Amino acid sequence: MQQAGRRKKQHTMADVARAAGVSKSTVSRAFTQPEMLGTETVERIAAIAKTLGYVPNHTARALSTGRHGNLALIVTDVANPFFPPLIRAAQMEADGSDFCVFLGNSDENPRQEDKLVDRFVSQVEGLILVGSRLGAERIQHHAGRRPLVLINREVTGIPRVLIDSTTGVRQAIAHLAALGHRHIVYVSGPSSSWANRQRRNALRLAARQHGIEVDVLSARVPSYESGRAVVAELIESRATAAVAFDDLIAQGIMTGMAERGIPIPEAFSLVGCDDVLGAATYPSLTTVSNRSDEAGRAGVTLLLDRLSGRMAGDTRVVLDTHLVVRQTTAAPASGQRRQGG
Amino acid sequence: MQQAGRRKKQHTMADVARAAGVSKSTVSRAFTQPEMLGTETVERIAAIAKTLGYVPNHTARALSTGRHGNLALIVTDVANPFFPPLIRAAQMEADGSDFCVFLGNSDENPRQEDKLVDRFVSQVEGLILVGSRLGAERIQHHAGRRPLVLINREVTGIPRVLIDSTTGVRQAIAHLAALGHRHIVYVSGPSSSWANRQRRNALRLAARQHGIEVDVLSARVPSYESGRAVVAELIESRATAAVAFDDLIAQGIMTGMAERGIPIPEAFSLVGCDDVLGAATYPSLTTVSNRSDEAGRAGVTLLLDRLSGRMAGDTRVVLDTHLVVRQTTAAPASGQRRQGG
DNA sequence: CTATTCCGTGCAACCGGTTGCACGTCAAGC
DNA sequence: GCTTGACGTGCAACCGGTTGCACGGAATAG
Repeated sequence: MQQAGRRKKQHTMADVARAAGVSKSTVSRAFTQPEMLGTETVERIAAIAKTLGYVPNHTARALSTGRHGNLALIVTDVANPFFPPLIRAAQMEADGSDFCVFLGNSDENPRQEDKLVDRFVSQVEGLILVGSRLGAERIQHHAGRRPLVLINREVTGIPRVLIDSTTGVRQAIAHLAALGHRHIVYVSGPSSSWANRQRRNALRLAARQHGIEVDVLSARVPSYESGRAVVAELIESRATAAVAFDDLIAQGIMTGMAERGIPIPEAFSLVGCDDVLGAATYPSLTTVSNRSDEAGRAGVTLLLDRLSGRMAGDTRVVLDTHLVVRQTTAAPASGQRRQGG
Repeated sequence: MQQAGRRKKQHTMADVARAAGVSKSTVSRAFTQPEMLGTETVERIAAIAKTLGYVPNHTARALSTGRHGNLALIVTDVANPFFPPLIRAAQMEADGSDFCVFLGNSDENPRQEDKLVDRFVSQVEGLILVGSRLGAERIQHHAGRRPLVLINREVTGIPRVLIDSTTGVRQAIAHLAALGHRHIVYVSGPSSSWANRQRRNALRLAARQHGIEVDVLSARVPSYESGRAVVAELIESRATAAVAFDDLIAQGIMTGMAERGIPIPEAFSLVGCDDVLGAATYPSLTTVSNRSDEAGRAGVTLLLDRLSGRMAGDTRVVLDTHLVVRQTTAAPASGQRRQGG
């Protein structure tokens, strides 16, 4: 019946108990509440467990305590460079509290996301949803089953971590204004994205305050290709600078400009968002930091606090952002701009 | 706080059984072996379970069957762009078989990797180690506890998936040779990396066959910065082209060259490895594909096959690679000056 | 019409820990 | 010397499913 037989012979608590001449309970307590037992008993059991190579069974423990020491992290797209730092930070933070993390990739698909939650929910103590595409009522529902934390998604009553691009975008506009730009373009990302709405609004507001004219162009999806595709329109707009929804789009724009012989930043200034490329473009990209790693860390902390009952109610952590000035912004060419050939 | 209070009230099999007027066993079988029950019984139970919002408890099931439906994926660095596609593919492949994946990030640290394995091992059916930094004996040891699959790591007797850069590197050399290069540099990655050794050796061999002289420079770590840092030496070498251990290094080199006003590919040709940047550099990078997504998929498949007893012994899956020619390679400048048309 | 299968279902014993409660012992308190 | 309490340990009932086996009734065979 059981194949590959010899591998499975893990020792159980009963084995240790027998070998030590005590009961299961004592062995159990030797591991979980040693202060409750006689010192030498604990030591003896520990020694025997070690020789036997006994390791407590996580699953059994989880079943009786309801505490798995696991949490689920569900993201929309692992391959989007925004996420890896977040995932990494979350994983390490969890690890520091002896938690294991389940990773789910919803592929931007709400149904898939729902399915993942269902699959995970019974083996984790809590969930973190990053940029969830789920409707508010589904999120509420899931939150009713397990402690739930959101990152970059706003649902009242659910603890959440928000990366506030507003501050960074405002700085970007101030920066462009100071350089002398009067007409810029916002290259927008997915309309269903909370971050996109936030950035667009912040940008419009700040631009108005600085007396800068704003056009909005839409890159259908946040990718290098769509950034490159939007360049023609960008040039047509006769703006002198652009702020892109994210760095990927910005990178595409850089290529598109380079292909047309339009030098950045001399003839056109460009600001990205998210700072996922580090300085790894040439010229290096001026961008708004995203602090996604901190968001990941904060998400885990929030969840863990929640689990230990240290925190209740409607927590809302906001991480502000700031502009990282690198080399893609400069004063606009005086009066005229080059025509693409 | 009604919501918080009611949270743990997950329905159990007993609830469903009571509501349906049957026994637990019947409910259990309705989910796991429906063909054993009357059709209308199954339907009725399914309907009731649905209204109640019942979801089987994964942990309890795992305890009695010994089958958790989980697997662990341990990588050295989530943030390295090589991994996300692999992780994504693995996750989706696992998902197709109703498996959940634990993600571990060892941060290039063998001790951390060991620790992760220990933490995961009792709650997964099998493990996948990608580019493991563990010694062979540790790997053997872990493989003795649970089915284990390696990706890009060679340990005899352990099933493994290897991305064979040899084919792609050979094509790269042939390509450079055809363009007329006679002296190139290999910019090496981490010396403990299996992939690095493989690439270096393949390159040397192929170069010899084409009568090309090879220097080796070392970028300490595979990153943009270390690529940029190696440029000075690169120029000093007076080689006309370079093959970098990975795309990140190559990207750094591009920047370093650009900063010195050396145009690529006119004055210097460059080939990356891994194809993690897509075409997202300017000029777009000629590189050796890595197929990391396929490796992830293959790893999961291998493990799952293993678990179902469909496969035994010393499996070794090799994925070959190929050169993707883009825009960073051209004929070397003749003498000191560029050659027109 | 009785004997024999077969089928659908229930019973109860697991899986491997945890934990409330009870019990026995030994020492301090009166 | 007897009571009391603290302390160390064992008993047994969970946690929420799975599964071998038994059982009753209907269908089929004789």
